[in-house]
Amino acid sequence: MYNLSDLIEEFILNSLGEDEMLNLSRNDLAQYFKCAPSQINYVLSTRFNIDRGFLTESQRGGGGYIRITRTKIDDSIKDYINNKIGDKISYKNACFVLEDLENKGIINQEQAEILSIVVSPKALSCPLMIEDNMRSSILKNTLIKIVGEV
Amino acid sequence: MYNLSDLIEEFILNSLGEDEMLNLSRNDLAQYFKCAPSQINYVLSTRFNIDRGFLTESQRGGGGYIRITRTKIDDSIKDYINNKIGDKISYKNACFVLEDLENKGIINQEQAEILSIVVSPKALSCPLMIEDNMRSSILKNTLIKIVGEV
DNA sequence: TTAAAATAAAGGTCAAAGAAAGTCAAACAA
DNA sequence: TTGTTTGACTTTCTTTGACCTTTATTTTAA
Repeated sequence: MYNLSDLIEEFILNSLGEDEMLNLSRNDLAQYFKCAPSQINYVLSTRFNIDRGFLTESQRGGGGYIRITRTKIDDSIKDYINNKIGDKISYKNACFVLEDLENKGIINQEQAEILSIVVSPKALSCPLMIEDNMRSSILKNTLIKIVGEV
Repeated sequence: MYNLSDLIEEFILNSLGEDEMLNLSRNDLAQYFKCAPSQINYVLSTRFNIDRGFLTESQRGGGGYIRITRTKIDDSIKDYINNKIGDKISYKNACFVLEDLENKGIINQEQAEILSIVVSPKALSCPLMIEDNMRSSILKNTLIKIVGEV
């Protein structure tokens, strides 16, 4: 009927409730569900990933934890960003995209400004071979994260 | 959920307040937290180190003490930034540096936040070989431009 | 009286043990 | 074939304790 991962997902969603953020212990959860700790990671990576609107952070060692944070990112905006920025993007085009996003009110002026500095050839200063790829990766990841921030 | 080191860190930060310097006794602190004295050293070296903007000195023997000082920016901000960020920097240290710069009022919270996302391993997603170099380059160049020093 | 010696009072170091979480691939189930 | 479950192994961070070094204070002997 229901598989374990679905149950764990439901449990986590319930614990989260309307909250923005939830801290939990991987081992405790695993014990509660009598499963391997790595099962929790499986649930996190398949159900609480960025595509599903969640962000997870963690800390190892004594007092370690796993933190799940809700992000709200509009699918259409995400698609828009992904479409505008391919696997590679030149500095010029990157600036256009940033300007566009700013005009549309998706990011603010300060964000646009910093990001345009970040993706400038000088700041990147990496092998030309991969410069456009790096720019794309940095831009996409950062944009999606800051736009999703609540 | 909380570990001892975090509590001790918080306690020290509280004692420090807005001050620039704080003297404390390692043994007393250890007694207060019912922990091994060397735990205090652990907290100092992981939380009150140069990367995080602190300096610790000490004196042994009778009347010994540990002194924690917030580091100051003596000459130029640019030098400070360049010194803190070598040719390479790990993600963690990068975050510490950003936090320090924010604490010192050199950059604002939004700038610190965006930059910490920008230099995350995921956003950079480049060959491990050069990740720390790229991070350093992006950080230094961007920060220096933001700060606007020649 | 005073210089050396002994003792006490700090703090330092380092490695081992402990406490989490992460990874990855193999087995399994639908 | 795709998605789940499990477990062995790894990595990271924290805690503890045994032993070391430095400095200040006290005691002792010339």
